[in-house]
Amino acid sequence: MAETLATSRRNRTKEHLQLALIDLIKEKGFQAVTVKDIVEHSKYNRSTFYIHYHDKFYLAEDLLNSMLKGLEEAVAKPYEMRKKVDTVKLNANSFEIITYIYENRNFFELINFQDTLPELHTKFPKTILKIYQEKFQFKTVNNMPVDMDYFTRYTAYGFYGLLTHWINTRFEATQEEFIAEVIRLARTHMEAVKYVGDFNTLKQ
Amino acid sequence: MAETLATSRRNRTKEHLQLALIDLIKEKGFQAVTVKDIVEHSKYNRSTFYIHYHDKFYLAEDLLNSMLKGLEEAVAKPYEMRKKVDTVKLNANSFEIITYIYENRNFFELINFQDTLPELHTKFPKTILKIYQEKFQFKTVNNMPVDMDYFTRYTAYGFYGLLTHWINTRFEATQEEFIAEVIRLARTHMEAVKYVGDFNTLKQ
DNA sequence: CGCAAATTGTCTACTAAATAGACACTTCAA
DNA sequence: TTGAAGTGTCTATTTAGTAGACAATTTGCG
Repeated sequence: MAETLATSRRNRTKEHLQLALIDLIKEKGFQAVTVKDIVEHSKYNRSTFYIHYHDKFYLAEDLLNSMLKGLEEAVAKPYEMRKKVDTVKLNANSFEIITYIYENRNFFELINFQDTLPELHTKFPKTILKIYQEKFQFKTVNNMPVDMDYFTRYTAYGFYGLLTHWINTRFEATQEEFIAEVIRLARTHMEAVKYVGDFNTLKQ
Repeated sequence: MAETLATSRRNRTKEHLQLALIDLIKEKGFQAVTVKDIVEHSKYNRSTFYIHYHDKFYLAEDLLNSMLKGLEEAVAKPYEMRKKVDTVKLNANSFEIITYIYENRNFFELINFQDTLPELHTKFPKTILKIYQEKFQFKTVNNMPVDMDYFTRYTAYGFYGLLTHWINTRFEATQEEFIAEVIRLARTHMEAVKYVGDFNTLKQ
């Protein structure tokens, strides 16, 4: 599983091409970026580009996939999101996603742009959802008044909304502030769900 | 004068090593950065480092020199700073320095740090002064009440003060706002000098 | 303090990544 | 409509980057 010498050298070059693409999208939009631009910006030979990628779309795909893969991997182990508010296992450590996005903000800022990486605007939220579904385990309880699948989707896209806002405001809030805000919203949400559940139980 | 293929390829590698150094200084301070850190961060072999630089100090020197050289070159042709306020040739186009610094803010942010690039804190202001002395021609007039050499130094370091503040506030003001502010201050300064000159002339 | 671990600087031999350049083809303004 | 710019593919060449070993230093832990 150890990265061979060969691939590490190749990967380095690929990364530089990817970085060039990011810069150029911000500068002139994905549409207008040419392979020539990319190699001039990254100071490689045009031939070198074609050794690694068939065209700019393959480069774009590789870039997007590796960033979203990184995002998933940043959240290694599953967390428990218990229903009971006072024992909720939500804390700053639960948000490696946020740290990852912040550390790679040069990339994630691309969502600010219209003419940007193909599929970024669809695959990014889908990945957030996937993470929520696979890594966050919301504990169901007997009087849970909502469908768990819907609950997860709702929560994930809510979080996505907060994320895009954070990115769009150029990370005005610090990581800590943002995490605190997210936790506060999630807690409130769960609390509300719990109350509704209890209320329904009472009615019966 | 055309850059040979060989040197362009070498320069690319050198640039990547320099970028790694910048990141690492921000992360742990220049002092603590090792050659090993640099090559791990930039994903080169340690041997490769020594092909290009003798040690981290030579790398640091090369980085600093090339950035300051770039700064000087960004201000190609000399501008005239006429004395008469109403015809002063100061405008947004006169400030390629500012554009250059903004475009290379990743580097210039290093002045925020204590344990940073050796000589940065002395050579940067000296370069600003050099630019003022060589590229900006302040027209003397008969009743000029101040020594031109002192005037230039004063003006240059005044500008340096504004620059460091702009950098330290993480480029809070936009380029345009900052340039406008600098022009406003320079105009006021010159106006004051002119009034003092006129006043002295009257007294005689 | 005193030793082990980590880092440094220098070298050598190897190889594969990057290069130049040529080709036919497509795109797109002027 | 034409020519300038970009594309994708290929081949032969070079050289930048690599691994690994070495002795010398430096670091920092117990």
